[in-house]
Amino acid sequence: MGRVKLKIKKLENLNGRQATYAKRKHGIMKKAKELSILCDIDVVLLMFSPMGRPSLCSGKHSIGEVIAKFAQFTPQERAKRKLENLEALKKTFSKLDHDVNVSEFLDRSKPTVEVLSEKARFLQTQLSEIHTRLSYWTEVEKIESIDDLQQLENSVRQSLYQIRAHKENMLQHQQQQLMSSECKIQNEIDLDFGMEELENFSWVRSDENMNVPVKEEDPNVHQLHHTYRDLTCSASSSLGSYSGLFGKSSDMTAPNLETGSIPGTSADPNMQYSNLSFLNDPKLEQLAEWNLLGSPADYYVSQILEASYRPQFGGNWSSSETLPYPVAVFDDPLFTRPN
Amino acid sequence: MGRVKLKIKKLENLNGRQATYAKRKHGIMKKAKELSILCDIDVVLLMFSPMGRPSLCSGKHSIGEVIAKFAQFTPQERAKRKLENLEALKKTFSKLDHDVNVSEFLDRSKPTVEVLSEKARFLQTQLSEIHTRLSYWTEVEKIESIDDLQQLENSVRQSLYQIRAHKENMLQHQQQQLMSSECKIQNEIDLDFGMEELENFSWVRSDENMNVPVKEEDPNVHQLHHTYRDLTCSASSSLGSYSGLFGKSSDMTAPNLETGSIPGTSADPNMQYSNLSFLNDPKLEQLAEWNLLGSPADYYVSQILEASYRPQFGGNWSSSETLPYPVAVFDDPLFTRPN
DNA sequence: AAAGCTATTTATAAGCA
DNA sequence: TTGCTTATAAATAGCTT
Repeated sequence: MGRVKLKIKKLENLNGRQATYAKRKHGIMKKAKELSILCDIDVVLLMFSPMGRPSLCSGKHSIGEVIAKFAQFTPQERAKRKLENLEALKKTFSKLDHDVNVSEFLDRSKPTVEVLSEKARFLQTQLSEIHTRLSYWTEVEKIESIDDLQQLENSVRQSLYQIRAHKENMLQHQQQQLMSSECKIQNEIDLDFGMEELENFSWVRSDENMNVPVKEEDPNVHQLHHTYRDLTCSASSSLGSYSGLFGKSSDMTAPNLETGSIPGTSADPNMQYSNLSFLNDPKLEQLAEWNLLGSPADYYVSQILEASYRPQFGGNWSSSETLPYPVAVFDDPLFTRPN
Repeated sequence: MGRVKLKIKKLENLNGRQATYAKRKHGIMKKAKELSILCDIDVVLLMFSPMGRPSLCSGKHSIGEVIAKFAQFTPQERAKRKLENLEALKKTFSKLDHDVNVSEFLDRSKPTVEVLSEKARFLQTQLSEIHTRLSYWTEVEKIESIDDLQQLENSVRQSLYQIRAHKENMLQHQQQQLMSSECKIQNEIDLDFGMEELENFSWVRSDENMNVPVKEEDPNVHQLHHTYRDLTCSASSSLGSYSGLFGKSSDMTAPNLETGSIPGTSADPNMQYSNLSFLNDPKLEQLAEWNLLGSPADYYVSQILEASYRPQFGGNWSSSETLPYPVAVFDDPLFTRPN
């Protein structure tokens, strides 16, 4: 639906993806809600924007409940059978009484729980630490010790120098290359690559870790550039959302870094830390309340996934329609943009 | 879309619901897939037919991964608390004996290999990604794009400005407070200070949501401040590395949330920038190892979801279109009809 | 229930404000 | 940017088979 028929394949332009996402997200969420209401069923629609901002739409029951319900469908039969088989195996082995330490062998399949628990705990700790530390980059204003601020300042200044130095270095290097290239061109007439346009190229690192020169005008540049940025800075232009993630969350120990960007790398530096108004967002209080009221199912899912979602009564939707039940929507506009 | 405009409210006729469900399910699943592909994002769409038959559509990553990712947006703190309450919950459930299969529920409540594996894998992924991204901070020289360098520089410069601004601000504020306190001591006898003086106080929101002016010297300040911060920022992390990492700053009024140190804020100035070396922590290497040992996650769905989705290269969908990744679809025909 | 068939309503890709 | 508008593609309600 649209002026032209769209091919269903990845939109190579990030802006295009975002624009399309915005529109289609609206559409599909609406559909999900409608379906949920019309058919009186559970629906969960969870998606992440190209920038990593999550949106959730669930009707009738919370996502936790729904997921749990879905989980019930997946018979643990197999797990149970496995366990049963394990017991049988144990017996068999016991009877045969191999020289192998059977119990150990058998146990080895299970002890993983402990090991994994430990591992998971460790990983989680790591993540938490990193997140927490990084949060200082996005929320400088939270630092209340002047000493620490001073240190941070020094540190950042140092970094700045380093970056500058590296940049200068590279520029210089580039220049040299340029000159040598020109020399070559002069001397090797055959190679009319037009290297003199070198300065019009941006150097983009490919996945193969090779430097690939691309002309700025090349339509692929942006794609590559984005790819690169996704790999490294991870869409730094979304820092707003990044800092938003950190900030907003009252309940966010582990903000989604994955979609974040390098702290401090904001497209709009001025807005970087200014979107803290979320703290006064009434929605948060509501959320806090709800959180306290978590249902057993939520609870269960949370326990497993360390998850929690942010239920919310569906905005203009519910206001414009009479809903038989609240439609939970997680779609925080605060994540959208810094301004 | 249809002969008539349909009111979005529960269809009272079961057949109608089922018919509508069938049609709309198709539509929304298609949309979900399209969105996932077009925007190259994670999407999970889970729904239950009026008869209770589940359908799942997820793109790019498995539902487990996506849910886990979403879960990352939430504090583990709450999860922990919930875990503590789990025991009580168990009892409650046991007593009430809901129609829910309690034993299964309880079974699931204790971590299993599957769950933990999923979780661990996810966490590892998170850490790896973070590590990768952050490595560019610790290894500026690895950045080979001048553009990116420039942006980074700008960003860092901005951060520097902000840090300075914040510092100045704090210093100024501190000064003011100091002076005002002295003033106040002088005039302390009349308590009817004008409102204009209030700005000399720290406004701290109490639990009652009232603004309470408190002197900086007031021993209650810190407590109240903490309360405030807890209310708004919701201290989440319970990591104890804070004091250790910050070492010298003993009078930090930061609550748990601020646990951890500011990257780059090292006690040793020489280590400042490289202080980001927390990323080079040997522990991380361990993680890297684990990563290598991790089993392919793509077709694994944690026990959370009991893994009965069916990853498939979306039927005619994928045959007619070139998909960048498989679109997992769970749409079990076995559930179609009970009879 | 599962397929097709339109007449309609919706969703949305581009364009434009 | 951030939206509106509009022409067009899609989805689908009510039927029929």
